[in-house]
Amino acid sequence: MQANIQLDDTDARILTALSADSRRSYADVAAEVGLSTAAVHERVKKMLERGVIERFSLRVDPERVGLHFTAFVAIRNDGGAHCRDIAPRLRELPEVLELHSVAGEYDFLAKVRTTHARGLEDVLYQIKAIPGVARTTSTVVLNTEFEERPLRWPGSAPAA
Amino acid sequence: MQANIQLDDTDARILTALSADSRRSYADVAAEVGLSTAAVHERVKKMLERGVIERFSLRVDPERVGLHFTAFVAIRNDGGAHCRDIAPRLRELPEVLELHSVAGEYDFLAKVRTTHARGLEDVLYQIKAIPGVARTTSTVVLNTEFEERPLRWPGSAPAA
DNA sequence: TGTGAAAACCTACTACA
DNA sequence: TGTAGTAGGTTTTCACA
Repeated sequence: MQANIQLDDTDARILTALSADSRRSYADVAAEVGLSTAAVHERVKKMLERGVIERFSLRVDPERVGLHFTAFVAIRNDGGAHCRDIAPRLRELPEVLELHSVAGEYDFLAKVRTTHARGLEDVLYQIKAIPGVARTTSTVVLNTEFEERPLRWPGSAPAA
Repeated sequence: MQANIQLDDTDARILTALSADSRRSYADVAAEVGLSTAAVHERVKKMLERGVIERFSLRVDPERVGLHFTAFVAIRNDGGAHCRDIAPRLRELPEVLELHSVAGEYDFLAKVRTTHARGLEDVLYQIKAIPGVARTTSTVVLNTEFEERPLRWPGSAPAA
């Protein structure tokens, strides 16, 4: 809930550089942003402490590990006492990669990935078995055009 | 379109380790998976070559950089000649973080992030100005429960 | 916040099973 | 694919501006 109060242009450039390749050496990044290695190190450390950088990660191609099927599942709850418990239960399902509570006709929107269409059926059975889940509607993804883009925010530089 | 034919359990454990912290040293990962540093290096190199690992990246907390508003925008095209050109145009908008072509009532589903609700209005104007876009429906995210989980696939180990 | 310098550590390669 | 060895690069921590 904190804004980018203490993120200057240099921080933004470091984030841009490391978003594209987080294993780049700080020496290399330092040369690009015009700072010493130690200074880049210090800034990264502070961004980790402040939670701006959540973690260093890597992007795996879902197709190459056999996850050929993607769907968005909208979930409606029944308005009963179990509503608060639905999200934790959905977190237990590894196929649910992403979960948002949303406004509108449905209460949650989940991104689900499985090896094939048949796998979604299994996941839907599990979701429907969660107490408080009233109904679901699935939207099948035909093709993912792009995903997990490096973030851009007011004040951040476009990726080179 | 290639499956996980050549991904064994050791590869999976290396991916799990580096998903949680991609700047961990290969020496450290090697100790964890019970291999030499050089062997881990070789395996990572091959996974990069095969495209299993797309890139080393980092996860920035959207809230901490001022992106307080998220919505999913469903987009319908008009069935005309411009339909093929819509995705590239959407890619030009930095607020569109993710784009999927989908089956059903709408043709695309986009994840959009802006600093505040007002920002979505601007993005919607830009989307509606794209030739071939017939209409949009937005679903406002109230809270992101979780996102960008490390992938799990049949044969991969659960994160420790 | 920044810098340069230095010790500890890691990477990335080669030779070889 | 794997291991060990190693030269050269990188990280991380200083004292200090």
